[in-house]
Amino acid sequence: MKRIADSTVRRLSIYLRFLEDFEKRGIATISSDELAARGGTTSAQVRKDLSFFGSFGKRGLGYSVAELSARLRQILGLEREWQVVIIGAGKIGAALAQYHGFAQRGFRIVAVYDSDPAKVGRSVDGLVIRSLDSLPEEAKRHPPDIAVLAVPATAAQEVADMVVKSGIRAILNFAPQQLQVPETVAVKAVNMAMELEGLSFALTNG
Amino acid sequence: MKRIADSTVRRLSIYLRFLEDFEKRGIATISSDELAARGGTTSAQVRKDLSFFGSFGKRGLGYSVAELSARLRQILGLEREWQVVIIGAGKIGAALAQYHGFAQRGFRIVAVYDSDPAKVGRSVDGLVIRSLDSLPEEAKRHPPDIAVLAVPATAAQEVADMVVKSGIRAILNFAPQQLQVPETVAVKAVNMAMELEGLSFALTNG
DNA sequence: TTGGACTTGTGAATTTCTTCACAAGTTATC
DNA sequence: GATAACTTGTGAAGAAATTCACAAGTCCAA
Ligand SMILES: NC(=O)c1ccc[n+]([C@@H]2O[C@H](COP(=O)([O-])OP(=O)(O)OC[C@H]3O[C@@H](n4cnc5c(N)ncnc54)[C@H](O)[C@@H]3O)[C@@H](O)[C@H]2O)c1
Ligand SMILES: NC(=O)c1ccc[n+]([C@@H]2O[C@H](COP(=O)([O-])OP(=O)(O)OC[C@H]3O[C@@H](n4cnc5c(N)ncnc54)[C@H](O)[C@@H]3O)[C@@H](O)[C@H]2O)c1
Repeated sequence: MKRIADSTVRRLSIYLRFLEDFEKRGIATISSDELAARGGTTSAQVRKDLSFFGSFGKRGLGYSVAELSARLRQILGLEREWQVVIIGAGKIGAALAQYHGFAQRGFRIVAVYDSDPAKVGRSVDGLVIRSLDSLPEEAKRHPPDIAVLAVPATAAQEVADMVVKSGIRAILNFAPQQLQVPETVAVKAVNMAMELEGLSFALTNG
Repeated sequence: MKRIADSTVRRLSIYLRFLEDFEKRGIATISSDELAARGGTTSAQVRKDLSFFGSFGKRGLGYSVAELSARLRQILGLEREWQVVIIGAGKIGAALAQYHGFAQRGFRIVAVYDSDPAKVGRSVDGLVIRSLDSLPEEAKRHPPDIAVLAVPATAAQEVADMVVKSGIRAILNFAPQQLQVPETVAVKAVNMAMELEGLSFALTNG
């Protein structure tokens, strides 16, 4: 399959969110124009994005909301449940563990790890915090799909190395630290400081 | 000035992070090649990014770490302090309010707002939670530069409207909701669900 | 002062992403 | 069944971002 751009995948996510909203409101069909208006893009972009994966619409009519959202879920790999572990049970890690929005979308948080002995054994949202040392062993028995890194920047690379060694192939990194991983491992970063700096730039040069 | 791409600004942020690291370690100069290696890009990209703003390097030598980081801070608008308000004192809002990494980079959290009467009056990290109703009035006296939205998705648009009416011209949005704002207002979104979906896509089609 | 080893800055080439524009298909109405 | 009003899917055009490639500048050692 032709390589799909990151920007395309992000937009698919956005489209899916609207489609689910429409689904709830009982709307049966939607045009690329309507989808574009809400997603801040153009109808041509919507159609092009979808065209990479097939043709799902009806000319003259638009797209069936139910069908298109099912196809998008399929494309994005959201038909299955993903096993997620959170590493670092600090402020942000705990907030993530308590957030139920992820489970709703099929990302099930199965474990929380920390290296601090004072935290190990305590619970967050019904999950007992485990020692990070036990990750490699536990990952053998129940391989997680995604690791969320919520540790200090200074520890992020070594934790990432351990995660990779444990066989996990996707990382969501909250630490403001560029990670070096084999290219078989997918990494996404959530870098709030960088976003704020983007706003600072916009305010300064706007 | 020629319009600068978002992707360029993001990379400048990344470069700055490395430069500060080098500065701490007492390294005086750095080449575009070294900067690129750590940022996961190419030396040509680094030089092109910088060339939009001037020429800061010395041929044969590289860049002065101190000088380049000062220039980047200037370009990104990080020489001044930005006044930030957090709206929504829930799990994520509280984690952000307690995070001191932002202040270090010049983003000072000056107030936390919430609409829940049960939360108003309580404190997070030394800041008293205020009623959102008081925002427009208080913004008149001490205009904040940036509003961080950490409210439920259903409330995000109306809160954004209020923020815009209060004269705030930059928003960092944590709610999984596309915001409609005038184009004079800069918006960045931190959408963790979308990042997870990106990983799901990568794992499925990788 | 010459030569060799580096490194920047930048037009030009290339690649990637977005927008245009229109043939082709659908539905509704008379 | 003819016509009008829509809307998709997609090559082709256009715009934007990235990479190439090299002249020009710097440093150092002999
Ligand atoms: N809190 C925020 O709002 C926020 C915002 C932006 C970025 N971040 C980033 O997220 C990360 C976590 O931030 P936080 O505020 O939650 O910090 P925190 O100090 O509250 O939590 C960090 C946790 O990681 C654990 N830890 C440390 N080293 C570890 C290791 N080697 N292995 C496993 N666990 C380890 C600590 O015991 C602690 O529980 C940091 O990199 C921070 O820069 C946080
Ligand atoms: N917690 C997470 O890890 C996480 C992760 C991803 C996204 N998010 C998003 O961040 C947002 C906040 O999540 P949370 O987990 O902190 O939720 P939360 O329920 O813990 O907090 C939401 C807060 O917003 C306040 N609020 C509600 N309506 C308001 C309004 N109109 N004006 C002002 N304040 C209002 C509530 O009183 C509450 O204090 C949500 O949109 C959520 O989807 C959270």
